[in-house]
Amino acid sequence: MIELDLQSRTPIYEQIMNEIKRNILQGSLKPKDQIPSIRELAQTLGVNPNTVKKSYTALENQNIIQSFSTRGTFITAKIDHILKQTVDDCYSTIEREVNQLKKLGIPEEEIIERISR
Amino acid sequence: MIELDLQSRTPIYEQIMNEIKRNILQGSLKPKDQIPSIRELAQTLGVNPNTVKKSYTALENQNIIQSFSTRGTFITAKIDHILKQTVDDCYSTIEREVNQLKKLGIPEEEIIERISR
Amino acid sequence: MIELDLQSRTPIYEQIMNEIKRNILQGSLKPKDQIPSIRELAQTLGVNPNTVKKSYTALENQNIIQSFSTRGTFITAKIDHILKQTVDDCYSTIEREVNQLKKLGIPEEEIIERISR
Amino acid sequence: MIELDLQSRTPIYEQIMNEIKRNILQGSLKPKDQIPSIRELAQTLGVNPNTVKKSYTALENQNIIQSFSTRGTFITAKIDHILKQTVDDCYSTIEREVNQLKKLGIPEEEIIERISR
DNA sequence: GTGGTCTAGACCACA
DNA sequence: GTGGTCTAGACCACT
Repeated sequence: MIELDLQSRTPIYEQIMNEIKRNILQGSLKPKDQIPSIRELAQTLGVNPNTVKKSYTALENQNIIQSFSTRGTFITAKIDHILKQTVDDCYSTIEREVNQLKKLGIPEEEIIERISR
Repeated sequence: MIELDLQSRTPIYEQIMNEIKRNILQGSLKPKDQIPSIRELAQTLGVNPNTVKKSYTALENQNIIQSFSTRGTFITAKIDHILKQTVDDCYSTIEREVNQLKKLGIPEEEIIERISR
Repeated sequence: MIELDLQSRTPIYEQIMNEIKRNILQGSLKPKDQIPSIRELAQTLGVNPNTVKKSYTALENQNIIQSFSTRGTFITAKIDHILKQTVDDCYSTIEREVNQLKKLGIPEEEIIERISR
Repeated sequence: MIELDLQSRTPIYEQIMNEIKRNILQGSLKPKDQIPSIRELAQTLGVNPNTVKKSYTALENQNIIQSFSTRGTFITAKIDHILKQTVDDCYSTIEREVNQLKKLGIPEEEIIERISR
């Protein structure tokens, strides 16, 4: 469910965070669901446990997951909590790129039309 | 002609590359034009000559400029060459984001409609 | 595995590139193999890490190796890829020289015959 | 009659020397022929007069041309003088490349055959 | 003056 | 520890 791009400039721990958010948003992870332990996920991904730990800690700070020392780690956030933020991020990225295309002289209709495909 | 944001996460040498490409796209630099010498640009921008050199080397690898020892550095790329590169980059970023929005369950029409605004 | 000639006119970083290619061609380095870290190789060869870095960057641009931050650098190219490159280089050098010999009025048969020896 | 490759790693003054030798070898320059003045050739080639001067001085040291301050510069060398040296150079380059091809496992017949084309 | 190469040494984020 | 970036400063050949 989690795919990493080890070449990307985005740090792995951030990619893990994004992937978990994505899973929540797509409904494959729901509130109260348990997510893999740090060690387990680290092994699955072929990644250092410290990296996974960093992701989990950051997600916990964002109130998206919650760890209970003995029982494991669980999703807390509802989709809505994350959805708006993520969607807005997407739109603002798109807006930035569209603006650049406009600056390059490409007419708005052409942009819209190509995106539609 | 070249503006840097030393705070940005984008490496300085990449910003220089982008700024030179931008100048070409805007027509202020044309094929066969000479661009500032490494040392001169370094001094203008207040950065180390090695940093400028790195930009020039990378641009040369992209067939955008060409350096001649003891003679200087010149633009080779036509606007079209870079325009295509840049436009394609924009579209592929947009495509990526649009796909993510779709995955999040947002209907295509809604995406298109919001971009249109 | 890597030998340098510090007297040669060929820049050190290019010699390093050639030596790594040679190792791949000879089979002592294979795809997915990890090559020494920048610092390690620099120390082994008694050169500056920046010099090794330059080699690695150039090899990466040629799709021969691939660097992963914090993980190391790995071979990507198959022998065929480099073999073709190298062989083509050889033939084009030979072609150039043969053409010059022809221009000098030496008959083709004589050239071929002398090469055959 | 003189063609330069401003991108080549071979210094321009050396290229000029080689081109003049080539002209002699091909018969387009003969002993006692006058060659262009430094300034004239420099202008023709779009090159700094000092560069041409460097070539002429070196050629004079090799007894290939001779300058008379007021009258101009003339060819002195007979073809034979240069021919052997040049041809030998060509052959030794070819030999080096052929040897490398052999090392890469390419059978001698294949090399010969491809060169013949 | 130009670009090309190299060294020494530093800082960074990431793992 | 890794690679990535950057600075400072040096030397070189060539023009």
